[in-house]
Amino acid sequence: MVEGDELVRVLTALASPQRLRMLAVLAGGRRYVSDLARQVGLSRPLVHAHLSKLAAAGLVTSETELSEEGHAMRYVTVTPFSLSLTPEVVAAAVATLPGPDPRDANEENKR
Amino acid sequence: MVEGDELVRVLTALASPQRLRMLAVLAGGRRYVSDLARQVGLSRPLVHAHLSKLAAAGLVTSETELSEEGHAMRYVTVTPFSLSLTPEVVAAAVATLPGPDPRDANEENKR
DNA sequence: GTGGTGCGTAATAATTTGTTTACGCACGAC
DNA sequence: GTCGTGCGTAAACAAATTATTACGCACCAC
Repeated sequence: MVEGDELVRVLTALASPQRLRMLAVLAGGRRYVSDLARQVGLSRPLVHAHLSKLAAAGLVTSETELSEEGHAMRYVTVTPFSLSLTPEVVAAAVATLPGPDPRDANEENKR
Repeated sequence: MVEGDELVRVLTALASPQRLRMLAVLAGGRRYVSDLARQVGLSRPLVHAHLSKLAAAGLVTSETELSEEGHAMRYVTVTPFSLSLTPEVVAAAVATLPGPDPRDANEENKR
């Protein structure tokens, strides 16, 4: 079972066409940041910001390597994930969310 | 297979703790709008706005009924959904997204 | 009439997210 | 030295989302 805050993080990370595009590119194999930026047509700082969200959600990882030319290249890799969502899963995850508890309503409104 | 824009709509709708809470409440059975608002502790217009997003994503439906007291009651029901997400599913959905196509990078960057 | 319940919508404000520009570092090739 | 490649970050700005307040409609009970 997934924790509520983790679920929110993952869903939020995925709820962006730009980030989905980035994941799609990376699903075909790891890329270094500048290449990824060129691929998806975004500026480097923007890719940086998006990657930060994907990483925080655990959807990508990155490692820095030295290229033959002496460049510090930051390679980004998709972390394999499998997320199954149903209303029941949502309800269970929400139960672990910090914050306001649902208020008990009387049962007579339930039909 | 899910269409890209539909996926974005669903993920965006779910990427909100408030809306997840609403879904969790509704997963336990349908509620009318004011009751739902009280349950999640939000103002009615706000619930309205959130419901609009959930409905646009096909995650809830609503119907208006007349109560015994003559009130027009708007009942909201969760639409059963099952969403399975993996990097491959994302990539396939992204391929159907309108907008900038991924640019072909030469293969030499791929290691 | 007042007060309670329900409903939808508009306008406005506040907050969050997204994006660009700019700065500066590194290395190697010329 | 300049120019090309790579990198991270900050600041400023724009856009989008979220939330509140207000308005007005309906019905019923008293």
